[in-house]
Amino acid sequence: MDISRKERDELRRQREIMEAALSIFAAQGFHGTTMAQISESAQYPLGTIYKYFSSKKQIYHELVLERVHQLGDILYEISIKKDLSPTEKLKQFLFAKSKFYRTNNEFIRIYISERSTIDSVLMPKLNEKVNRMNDKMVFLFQKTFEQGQNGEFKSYPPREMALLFTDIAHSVCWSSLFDDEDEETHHKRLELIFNIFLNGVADNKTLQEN
Amino acid sequence: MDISRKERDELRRQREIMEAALSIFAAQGFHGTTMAQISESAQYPLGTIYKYFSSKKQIYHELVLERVHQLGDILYEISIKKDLSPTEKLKQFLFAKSKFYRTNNEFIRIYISERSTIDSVLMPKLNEKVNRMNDKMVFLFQKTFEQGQNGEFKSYPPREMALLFTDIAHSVCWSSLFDDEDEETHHKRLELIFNIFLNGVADNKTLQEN
Amino acid sequence: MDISRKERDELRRQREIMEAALSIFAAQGFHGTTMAQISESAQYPLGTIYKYFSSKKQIYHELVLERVHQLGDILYEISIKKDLSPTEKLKQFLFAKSKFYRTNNEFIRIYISERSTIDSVLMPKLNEKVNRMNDKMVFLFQKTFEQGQNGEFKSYPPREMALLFTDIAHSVCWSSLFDDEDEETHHKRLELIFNIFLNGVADNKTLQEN
Amino acid sequence: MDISRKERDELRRQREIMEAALSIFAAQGFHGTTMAQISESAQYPLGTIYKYFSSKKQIYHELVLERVHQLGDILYEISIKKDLSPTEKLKQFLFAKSKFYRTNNEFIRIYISERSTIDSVLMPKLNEKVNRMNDKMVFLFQKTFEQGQNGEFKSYPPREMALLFTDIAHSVCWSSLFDDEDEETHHKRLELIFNIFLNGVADNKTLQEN
DNA sequence: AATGAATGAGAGTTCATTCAT
DNA sequence: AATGAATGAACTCTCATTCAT
Repeated sequence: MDISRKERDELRRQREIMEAALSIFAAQGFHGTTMAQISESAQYPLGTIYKYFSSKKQIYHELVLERVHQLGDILYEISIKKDLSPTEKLKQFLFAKSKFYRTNNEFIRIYISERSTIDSVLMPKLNEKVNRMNDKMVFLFQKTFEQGQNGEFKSYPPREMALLFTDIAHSVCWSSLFDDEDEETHHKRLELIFNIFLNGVADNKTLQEN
Repeated sequence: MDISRKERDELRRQREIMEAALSIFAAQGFHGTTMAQISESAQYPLGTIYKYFSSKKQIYHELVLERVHQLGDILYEISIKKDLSPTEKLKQFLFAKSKFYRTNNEFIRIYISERSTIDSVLMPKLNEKVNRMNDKMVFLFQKTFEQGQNGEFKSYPPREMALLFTDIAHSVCWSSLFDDEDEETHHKRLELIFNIFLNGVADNKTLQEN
Repeated sequence: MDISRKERDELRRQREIMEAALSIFAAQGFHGTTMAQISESAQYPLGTIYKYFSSKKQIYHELVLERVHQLGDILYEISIKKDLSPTEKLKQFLFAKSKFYRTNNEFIRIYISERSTIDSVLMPKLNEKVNRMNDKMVFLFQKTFEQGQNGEFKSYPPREMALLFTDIAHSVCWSSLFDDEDEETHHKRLELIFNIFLNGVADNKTLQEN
Repeated sequence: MDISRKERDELRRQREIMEAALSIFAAQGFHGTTMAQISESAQYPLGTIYKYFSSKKQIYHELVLERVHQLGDILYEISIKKDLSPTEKLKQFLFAKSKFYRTNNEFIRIYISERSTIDSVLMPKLNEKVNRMNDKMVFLFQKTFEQGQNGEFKSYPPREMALLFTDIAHSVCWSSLFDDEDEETHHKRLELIFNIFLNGVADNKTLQEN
């Protein structure tokens, strides 16, 4: 299939360019990165890069969307596993997110760091898409909390729990990018955080009303 | 004292320049902001600005440090209140941080958004200082958890609880900048989050082993 | 004859490419037009276009020459009509030129507008050819004035009258491209201009010496 | 007066830049001219040029408007001379325009050559301004024809005569830029053209009805 | 023979910082 | 001391033409 090969080639090149761009974005930030650097690092001439991407912004745009969708897919796969209790699902969400962050270390760094400025000022459309994707992920969590509403979880509003879970998961995964913890230590840390999230910091013996 | 007046004047000018810069940074990002715009908005000649700040980066630098110290002071004041239980302190930490975020909305937005790139790539020194300040704040929390270790809080490692608390507080306060919640709704939300943090999401009746 | 068909095909393709180019040149100017646009509009692959024309400039070159020759032929046909008086010939020249301008509206616009720069700077050879063709047309007019020298026309130098007639004809035809006159109004205008050219603006009763 | 000197300096620089640009525009056309060339030729750094003109287009814009206004002023001065008959005014219009074209040879070349494309596609606003100025000049001529309506000129519509006069004047002046006529020959030619315009080419003895 | 992806020099423009006044 | 005009390196992006397939 000739067409198929051509398309495969195109995709491969796009990938290569995006990977090259990612490294430089991560090291120097969006504004600190020049198209010439991307061109050199990707080993593709400048003009060629503009065949695949209409602008520097667009490379960034694609980069972000691709990964965000990847993460979304991973979380979705967990959410539809039949044999997991809601609590177990939550735990898997957390570990999966952490793994994704650690695997895509470079991406996460640039993504988080440039997010608000770039997204809202330079790339409002990307911002919107990412927000939509985020909402979807929060929704997966929310559904999970709803599933566990009778018995497993307290009756806090599921949406609030989902938002908090999102934030906690993000924070923990994010900060792990800057520690040099080995895998095992990191896992223990995740377990701990998850337990705190489940049980709270308050001592059970005291009735916490606050 | 003539010198003192001169110094006061200098400080006032620095302040005015920083405030003007802040607004523009917040609206257009660090890279989207030109020194000429700052000069015009601050109503100070370009050359004068360079009398007070050695570069665009330095304005940003000072801006960040000042506010981070402000927040640090606020939290410190709470930490040394004699008549508060550890749990009450934590709650006040959370509410104070939220108030600070909402009051310094513009600053927080640019600070968060530009943080990793600018800090680590362009301004490693600033990054270090901020990290040190953050560590101090985490340490205040950690001390508070230690104070409540006998009776009030579970025996999770205080540092881990402090880090998690930091992240949760940040996340909740950050996301509130983008909602249009009125003050009351926001307060209720903070209370809820705080309760979840204390008590966990797991249903008490179930023995959570996980 | 196979070769003949091949040649006919080639000519047809050249024509199609030139027509497509013309439209875009007219709308966007020579420099504003890209070969890719011509390729797309002509529905011929880029490489194919370079089979028929060696450069963008050459397309323009051919385009101009072709039309200029067309106009030359038209005027020549009039000049050899046996049964027309010189004055009638002049009038037919004027009307024919006007019709040609209106029919080839797009061409005339780009031709005139880009003429001096492109011709003299970018395409000196084309410029020369066009000038030669123009000279031929002026010469047709000149001959006509010479034919009417005894009796019909004043004894002004025929060449001067021819040049003036050329300019007037051009100006009138050119400006009509930008009016929205209907055909009838336009014809009346041409008649009027022609009459002024014949009789002058000076009142006959006054002896005009000036 | 300090301000006045500053302003004079600014104007002088603008002038110098415009003159430098003019020469290069005339030699290489608008698109063939680079800002770097203008910068070098004007002996002003690139950044400085952008202090005075916001873009390459704007330099061109100013260049055209300035000269067009100059010509307008010259013609206006003639139109208000009290002691001239309409016919004499017309003649002075023609000679003044010719002198202006010859003095501003370079300008006229680029102006005419780039006019339609640049004006209508790239700089619609300039186009409009120039058209307005042209209309004003035509109007001066029209008024002059109206003044001579009783006795001096035939009763052709003054506006038509004005338009034709405009075109003839333009054509004659324009073509003189490419001849190497000396001043005297050129003057004679202008006289001749003017006479033809006044008296027509038709032989008086014949009653020209056409 | 026919194609259209690949190329890279070069365009216009910006802006942090300096320094002569 | 205070200023803001002057600077020019560096940026992103374009497109006529080529040539491997």
